[in-house]
Amino acid sequence: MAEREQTEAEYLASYNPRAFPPQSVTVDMVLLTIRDGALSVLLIERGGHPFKGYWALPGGFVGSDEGLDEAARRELAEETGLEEFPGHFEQLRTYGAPARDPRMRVFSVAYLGFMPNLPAPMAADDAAQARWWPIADLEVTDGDELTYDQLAFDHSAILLDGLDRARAKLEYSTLATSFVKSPFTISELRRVYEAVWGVKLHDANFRRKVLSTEGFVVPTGGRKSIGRGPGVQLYRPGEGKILFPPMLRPAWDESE
Amino acid sequence: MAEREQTEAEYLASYNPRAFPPQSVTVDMVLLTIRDGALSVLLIERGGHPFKGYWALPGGFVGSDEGLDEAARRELAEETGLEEFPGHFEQLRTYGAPARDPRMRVFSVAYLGFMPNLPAPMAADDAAQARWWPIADLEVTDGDELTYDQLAFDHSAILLDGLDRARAKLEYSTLATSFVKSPFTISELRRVYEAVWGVKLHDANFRRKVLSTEGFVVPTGGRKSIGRGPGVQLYRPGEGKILFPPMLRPAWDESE
DNA sequence: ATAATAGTGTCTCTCAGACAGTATGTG
DNA sequence: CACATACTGTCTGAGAGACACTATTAT
Repeated sequence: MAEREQTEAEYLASYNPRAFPPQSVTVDMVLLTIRDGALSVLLIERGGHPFKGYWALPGGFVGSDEGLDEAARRELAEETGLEEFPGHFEQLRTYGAPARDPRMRVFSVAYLGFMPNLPAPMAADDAAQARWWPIADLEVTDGDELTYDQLAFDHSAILLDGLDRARAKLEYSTLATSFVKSPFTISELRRVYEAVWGVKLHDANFRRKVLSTEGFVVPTGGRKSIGRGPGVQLYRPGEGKILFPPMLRPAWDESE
Repeated sequence: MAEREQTEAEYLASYNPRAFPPQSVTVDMVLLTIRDGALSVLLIERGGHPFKGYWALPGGFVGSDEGLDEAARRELAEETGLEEFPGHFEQLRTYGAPARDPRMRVFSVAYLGFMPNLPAPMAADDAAQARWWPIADLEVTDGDELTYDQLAFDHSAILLDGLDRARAKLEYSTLATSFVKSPFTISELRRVYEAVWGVKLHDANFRRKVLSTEGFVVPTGGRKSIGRGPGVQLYRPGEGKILFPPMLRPAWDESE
């Protein structure tokens, strides 16, 4: 007897998605800001299993009718307590080693976010506490401080990838402005670069570079009085997104 | 009666992964090469539902005990028919719009690969045919040619993201060498840039840039005779991975 | 010889690094 | 006043764009 070829509708009706082993997808955030001149990452202390008591990147499962960016935006709103996320975020990369989560096969789509240092609620949604950790403190290996390898899951690797991406992004984009509240001074913007890159930049040359790059910053006309020195010219972010020629990072440590 | 706190082992034993709606993860490849001077992408014609008869990026489901890079490497081996993939590949980004696959919730982790133009078997593993499509042919919107919007799923968006990434990568990395068979001439390397960027480069300045960048190319000492012109010096890829200062792309079309 | 491509040399302009120096406020 | 920070100006050297020119070989 002749078999009629199956239509797409028939194929879909007979398709059984439960035939595959269960897998799940989460969104995890590397959320960076600058507090007291130090580049810092938001971590939460896990209140439940697995990795109970460990510090981890904030994140959660992707809802069944939710896109990835949408899930990231929801996580950001929950973590910062703000409806609209006041900064920049972008997808970082996806992690899917078979045993990275002991519960089941879980793929994590990591996102990278930059935001200014807001005195915001920063309410953790569940019982776990949330706090900003200076990156420099995570790099010490002695003492009883938190270090990279004490993070839950593979979050230390995700954090390191996020830091690499953030450092590279400042070179060829204007995203440094998303680390500061607007309006800001040129020196505040310079301190963003210094905090993220961990270097000292030459004040005069930095100023010339920023002001000569069209679309990077726009003067607001306002001035701000600060101790020790004259009033300071204020700026807001410009329309430009890419920085060309790029800002050059001194002491080239791209060795790894 | 006092409830004892649950241990992680107990938690995992009681964890039911089937409590969540089924989701799945695939790996899709944007595999690029240069054929007859034209940047080209490998596409397969789908032999089964869904999107039967449409052209699509090669890819497949991630095995339950398989990492993401591992799955990409397996796909590359299947598509090229070569055990070891002769080029470069890296993760591009992940796509997870809720309705991007009509069967179920499928997340696609896209990879980007560069390889030289090999007269390799290129055996499609299943019944579908596989072939290289010149990118320029996909950009025409009139006629009955294949165009971007005739690709299956959201593969046109993935392809466009891959092209963007490839074009950017050539600026600040030495990865152009993974598009050519070694040994190669400086002019062959220049034609890689010209094909990927779609521009003409100035021969003398390109040569100076490549040869003055330490670690980009290494002379093999060999020469190659070619019609119309003198013998040509041959090179192989150097150890350097990043290109600093970057190769500058003329006619800045990064507007989008 | 002619055409075509490989390869060298040089001028100019842009821009980053370095540094001197001025202005203006606070202790 | 001393000092710290904001801001301006200038010199220099590296490197990219443009172009002229030579070398070599197939037709």
